[in-house]
Amino acid sequence: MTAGPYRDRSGKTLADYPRPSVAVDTAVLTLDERNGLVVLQVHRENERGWGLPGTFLHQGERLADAVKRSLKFKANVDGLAPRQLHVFDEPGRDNRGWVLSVAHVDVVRQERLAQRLPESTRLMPVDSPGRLSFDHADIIARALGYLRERYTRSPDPDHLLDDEFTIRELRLAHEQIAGTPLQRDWFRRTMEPQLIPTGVLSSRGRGRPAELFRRA
Amino acid sequence: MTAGPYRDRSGKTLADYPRPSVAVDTAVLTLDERNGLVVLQVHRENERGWGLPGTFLHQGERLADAVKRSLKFKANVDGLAPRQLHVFDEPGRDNRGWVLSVAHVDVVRQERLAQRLPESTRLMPVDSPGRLSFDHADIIARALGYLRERYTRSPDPDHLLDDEFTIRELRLAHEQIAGTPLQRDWFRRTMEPQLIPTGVLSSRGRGRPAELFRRA
DNA sequence: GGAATAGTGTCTATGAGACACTATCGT
DNA sequence: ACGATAGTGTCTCATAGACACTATTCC
Repeated sequence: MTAGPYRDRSGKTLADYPRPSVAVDTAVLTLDERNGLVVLQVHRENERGWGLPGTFLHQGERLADAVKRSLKFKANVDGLAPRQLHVFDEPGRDNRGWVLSVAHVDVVRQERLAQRLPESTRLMPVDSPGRLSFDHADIIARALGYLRERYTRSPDPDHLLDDEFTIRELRLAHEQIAGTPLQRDWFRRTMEPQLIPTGVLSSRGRGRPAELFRRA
Repeated sequence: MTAGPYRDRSGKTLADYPRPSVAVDTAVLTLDERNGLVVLQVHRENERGWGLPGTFLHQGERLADAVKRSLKFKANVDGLAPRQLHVFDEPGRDNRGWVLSVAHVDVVRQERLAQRLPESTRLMPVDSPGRLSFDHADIIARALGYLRERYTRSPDPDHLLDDEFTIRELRLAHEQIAGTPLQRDWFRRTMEPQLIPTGVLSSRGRGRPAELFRRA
């Protein structure tokens, strides 16, 4: 198949070049009843305290697969759609050696995190994620930007809510993500064309019952 | 300083993990009188035809520095501000082995590319960049998206024009980047608040002389 | 004068914010 | 009746597109 190893113009093969370790780190975001938008953290055993879940890339593995593997292993989460955010490459960022980290983001319903280990994982509000390395705070900020952009126009694209919901429930979820209150009437007018009415009324709250909708 | 190599919970050191080669590839965009928005390509010696300039990461090197080094070496360009676009990680994307590539984008005045080697480099229109690997076409598309976003609101942020220019010259440059004609009156009204009038008139064209402006 | 371009006035359509009103529940 | 929420009408303001008009140059 191949006529010996590839050599470049200086006669070096691929193996002659130094190679960094490559890791993935992921900000898994979800909505919490009490704390709003929260980020999954894991206790890193031989290291300092809490951090975002991550792993080293295995031989020939896709980055997205490494993300899925690390989350499956650490929080028993599947059905993920990790998305790249940024490569962190400061030479001194990891005291174990030369490690590049490809930061990712993913968004899941909190139920999907139910199987996680309660002692070695925690969910922290994105506003006050605790003491983390500079990298990880930056990853959370980028993840938040991504999520806010994603939720500006489309009704709950990541299915944080059930299949059916009232417009109020939808707006409260979007407000948690935006971090600011959203206008009630404008929000309805923007989202309603992207929703399918079910004709069924919900009386989960106090006032007039609201119609349940599905995503279009 | 360090108490032996780091070991994780399975007793492995960093060196026990497989490491991919890491490369950077860069879409350098510039404006050409005749061909509009063009992308710098280099002839890759032992490989197939033309591609975007790139290099392998050196030991402990920052990604941005590798980009600068590759462009300095291949096109004698400096004063760059490379920006990460995406990591390409398909296992079979490079027939030399397991190579991750971190795609970057940069935008420079064509004068900055004047010193490049005429036989081993070329400038191709972004619309018809020639035969490139799938990766590189994707990089160009992402670079274009980045540049268009950058040029929607701000007058020539990458200084593709001189310090002083007429609003017509500015608009023609923005049209090359947008790929569509921009409305003359609306463009002026959007950009003029971000410009400083010089009071000097230019009679470079045919019609009524236009005022020269600077960026605010 | 005519072509070409600069610079400006104004009308319209759209999206987003603001406010207010009616409607329908639980208590 | 009252508080609370749902759903809707309408006014305003900013932005963007469209069109048209005057102004000033070169030929």
